[in-house]
Amino acid sequence: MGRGKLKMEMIEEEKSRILTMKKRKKGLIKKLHQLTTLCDVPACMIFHDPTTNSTSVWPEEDPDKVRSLIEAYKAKKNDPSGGVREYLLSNFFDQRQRQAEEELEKLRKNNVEGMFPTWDDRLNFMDEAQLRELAATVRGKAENHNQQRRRERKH
Amino acid sequence: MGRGKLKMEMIEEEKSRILTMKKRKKGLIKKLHQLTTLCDVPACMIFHDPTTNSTSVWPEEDPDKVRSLIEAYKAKKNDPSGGVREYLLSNFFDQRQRQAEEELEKLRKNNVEGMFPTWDDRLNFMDEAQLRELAATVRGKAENHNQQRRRERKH
DNA sequence: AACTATTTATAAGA
DNA sequence: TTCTTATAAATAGTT
Repeated sequence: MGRGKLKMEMIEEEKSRILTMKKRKKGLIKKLHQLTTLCDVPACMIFHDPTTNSTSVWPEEDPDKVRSLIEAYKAKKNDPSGGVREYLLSNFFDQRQRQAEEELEKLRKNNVEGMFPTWDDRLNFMDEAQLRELAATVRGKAENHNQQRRRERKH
Repeated sequence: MGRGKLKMEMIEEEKSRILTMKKRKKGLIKKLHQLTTLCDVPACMIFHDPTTNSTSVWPEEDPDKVRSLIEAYKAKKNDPSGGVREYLLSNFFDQRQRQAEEELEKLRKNNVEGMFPTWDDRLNFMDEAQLRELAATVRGKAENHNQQRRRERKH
C-alpha cells in the first residue's frame, strides 16, 4: 500500500520501521475491533514492543475477555487429540441424558451461554471427580443464593 | 470497503456474517504476519469462533511464541482492578457456606482453578435458577463421564 | 470460489 | 511529529 510497495522483510531503517509499526498496529487494532463487532467473534491480540520492551494487549479495557480467550486457548492446547473433544461432546448428547441437553438449552435461553463461551470445551477436560465437585460447588452456591434471598424478604 | 459500506454493528444475516468473518479473519492474520515481519514485533492473536465453538490462534505453528506473549502479558499486569475482584470474592465466602468453600478448595487441589479463574465472579452474578440448572448440567456430565469410563473398562 | 467496484490502509513525502 | 495523498490492499456484494 501507499506510495511504494515494500518487501516483506524487516525494515532495516529504524525510524521508518518504528513509524510503520505504530501505523500498522493502529490499523490492526481497528480491524480486530471491526471483526469482533461485525461478526460477534471474541478475539484478542498481544504485542510486545521491543523498542519499549512493553507488552500491550487489545482489548485493553476488557481484561476479562482477554483472560477468557487465553483460557480457551490453553484448554485447546491441552487437547491430546484434535477431534476427540468434539466427538466426546456429541457422543455424550447423542446417547441419552436428554435431560442434561434440555437443561443446557435452558441455560442458553437464560443467556448464560455468553458467560461461558468455552464451557463445553472445558467440561470435557475435567475428570469425573472434578465434575462432581464442581456440581456440588454450584449447588452450594445455589442454596446460598436462595438463603440470601429468603433473608432479604424478611427485611 | 467493497461494493457497499456496512454499519459498524453485528451483521444480522448469518450467512454474510460468517462469510465476512472468514474473509476478515484471513485478512487480519495476513496483516498481523506483516506487522511481525516488517517491524520485528512479537505478536499473537486469539479468536473464538462461536459457530464452531472452537478457539484458534496465530501463529498456530509456534505455540512457544504465543505462550511467551501470554506470560509477558500476565507478568505485566499487576492491575489495580484485581483488587476489586478479590474483594467481591472474599466478601462472598466470608458470610457462610463453608461447604462451598471447602469444595472449591478441593477443586483447586485438583488443579481446576487454572481453568476457571473467573469462575467465582461469574457465579456471583447468576441467579438461583441459573445456578441450579448449571449444577444439573454439570451433574449430568459427571454421570455420563462415569458411564463412558465403565464402558471403556469392558473393552 | 471468483470477480470487481469501492472503500480502506498506508508508504513516502511534506 | 503530524498531515497529506498517491497507491496498494482489503473486501462487500455479486455471480
